[in-house]
Amino acid sequence: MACDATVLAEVKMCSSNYVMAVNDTMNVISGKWKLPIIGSLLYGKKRFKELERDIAKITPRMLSKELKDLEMNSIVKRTVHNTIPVTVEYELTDSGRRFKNVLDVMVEWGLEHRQDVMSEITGGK
Amino acid sequence: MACDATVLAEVKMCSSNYVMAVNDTMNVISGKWKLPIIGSLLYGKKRFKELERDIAKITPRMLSKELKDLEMNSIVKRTVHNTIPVTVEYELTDSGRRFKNVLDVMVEWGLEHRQDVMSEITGGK
DNA sequence: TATACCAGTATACTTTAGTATAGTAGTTAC
DNA sequence: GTAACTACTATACTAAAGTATACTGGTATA
Repeated sequence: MACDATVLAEVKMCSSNYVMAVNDTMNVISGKWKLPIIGSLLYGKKRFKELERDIAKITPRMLSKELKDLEMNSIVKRTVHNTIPVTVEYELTDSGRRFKNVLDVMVEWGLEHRQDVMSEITGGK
Repeated sequence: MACDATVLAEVKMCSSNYVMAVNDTMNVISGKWKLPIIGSLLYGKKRFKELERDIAKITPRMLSKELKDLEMNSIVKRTVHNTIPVTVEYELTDSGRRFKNVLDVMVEWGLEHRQDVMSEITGGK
């Protein structure tokens, strides 16, 4: 089979490709604020100021920068409306919405892991 | 229902808890080298030098630091063997092995996302 | 005319993450 | 005795990420 993965099942057998694909995903969501932003946008379209209010302690500089990153990576779509004054709406792309699958298993693993660590400490067999 | 999540399904309904659990997961795997280390250990126990050889360009300083982090977070178990000279083995804990579920969906999403972006560029409908 | 909202940008700074390079203590092989 | 292996640690540095603070240009409201 070697390492010429073309099918998902095969990729998963191949260490280097596996790590590469995961790193791809990691790069897209790297940084302190990308997940909060995606999390917020999962609940629907938002405007810049709405996101700023939604996400505690984020500065407009970081919000602007992270939104640009997410837009470049086709996770978020930016739409400017010809209203007065202009309003700008951010929403998830298909890929962005599909990322919820990743978040779901992250939540699951996170919770299970916490339980694991807790039961180790309390000695609960 | 408010925000007093006790069941997974309920947590997923609650934005702030959702984000918190995901951040937990992110913190555990943050950094440039944790995923390569976990990826390598998914293929079985490894000694320090084996990991160092396995993971291209990692320095012993970073490997040591990241292994300590992973150990503290109960992702990796460190065992010292009374051989001469001493050998030290690193292996994944149950939690660590269960993390493969997360990696799997990351690989899946990463590949799908790449296809998405590609088909956008080439204009394939 | 002053204040406030929107969607950001600019500049300077601090903090964190990662790298480079060398060295430790113990053991074995030549 | 010197070179090499194991499992690291120490020191000093660079680079990347994030923060703080202020400001822009346009519009609307009191």
